[in-house]
Amino acid sequence: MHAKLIAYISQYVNLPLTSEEQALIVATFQPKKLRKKQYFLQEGDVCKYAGFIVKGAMRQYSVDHKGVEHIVHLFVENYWANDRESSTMLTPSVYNIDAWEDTELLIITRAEMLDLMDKIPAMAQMIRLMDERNAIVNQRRLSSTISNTAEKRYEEFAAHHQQFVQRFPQHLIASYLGITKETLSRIRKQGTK
Amino acid sequence: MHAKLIAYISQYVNLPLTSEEQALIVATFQPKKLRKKQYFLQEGDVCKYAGFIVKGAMRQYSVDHKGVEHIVHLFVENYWANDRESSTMLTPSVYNIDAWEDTELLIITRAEMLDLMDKIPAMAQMIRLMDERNAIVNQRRLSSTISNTAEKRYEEFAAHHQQFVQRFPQHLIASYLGITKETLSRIRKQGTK
DNA sequence: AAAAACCGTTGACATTTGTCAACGGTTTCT
DNA sequence: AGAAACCGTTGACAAATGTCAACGGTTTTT
Repeated sequence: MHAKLIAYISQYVNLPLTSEEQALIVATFQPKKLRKKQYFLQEGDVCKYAGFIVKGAMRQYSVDHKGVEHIVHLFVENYWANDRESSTMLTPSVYNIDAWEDTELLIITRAEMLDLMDKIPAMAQMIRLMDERNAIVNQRRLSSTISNTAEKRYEEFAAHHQQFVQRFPQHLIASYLGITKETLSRIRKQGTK
Repeated sequence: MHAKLIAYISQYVNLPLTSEEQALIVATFQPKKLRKKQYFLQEGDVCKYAGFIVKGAMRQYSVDHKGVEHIVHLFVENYWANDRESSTMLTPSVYNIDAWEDTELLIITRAEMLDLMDKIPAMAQMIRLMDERNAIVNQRRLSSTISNTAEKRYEEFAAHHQQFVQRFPQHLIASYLGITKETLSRIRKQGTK
């Protein structure tokens, strides 16, 4: 089960992992299974774990005062589920994270992660690279959200996130894009003409 | 001129800077002055420098196919102007960064920064903390953009970024929020009633 | 001092997007 | 097998936001 994580790290970094390092990683990350709809993080709780998704699909969302869900992230295999603000500031999260499909995770606390980064150079490097890539992706998404129409945003999203379109229902994609499911349905209808 | 940068770093980090480290920082960061409207980065160029703003105000924006500018970031004193995607991937930037007021910067290349992070632990720590804080801020902004109406977004923005509201004209604030200047004007009018 | 550029506002109108209700076809649960 | 929940679509209408043109008051440039 940890093989996918090892592969993920190795592919991210040019430094190879020694077998001691691999053993330490295996010992630190705890396997966890979530059934569909089960919470990984619930609004109001502090996010204690980051989870590497070995198999499955998850979503992160807030719920507004009307009870409407707003999807802020979608995750599939090889993604990390985590509320950074909550886990680094130790504040109650405003988000929920739950399993959209039955999901297998490898979880780790922040303290454990800091420890691993200390002991395993490749891990520290991976985190740095991940953060960097993440910052770039967020910048692009933000830029697209304020600059483009809903239609253009969907086109871009579909082009770059084919697997999400196939894997999550449309109303989640719509919410992720900041529009309603009805609007997305109409956009798609137009687009095919 | 470098005093503000030293103070900025010290305030960010608990490790104090030795005088050798301070000297190295002073020797590495180059002062640069920009007149109002002058470019710091132009679309199509690779972003070679990150700039710490000692005095002044800047903006980062893209220009769409109709020639409309979309503000993605506003900067004032103690902010860093930089296109991360371009400077880390060495790709041509899709953004422009220019001075909104006459501005004094301390600039540094990516290579120099990596070198400083290597030699000065406090610098490495500061960058890590900055990245972390940055990721959180971006997450919040994204979340607000997809979840809230324009009115709510403006209220939140005004509450948390008073100095921007005072310093930049409304049409830039509007663009930053992803709306037109006319819409912002009407929102503000309503809000005061 | 004159001209030009910039800025915020307003009105009239067009476009986009949201809301609400209903439907039929799934899939899931019992 | 039957009931319930889920999902995407559609229509009618409402609300939010954009577009375009114009204005007067600034500030900046010449």
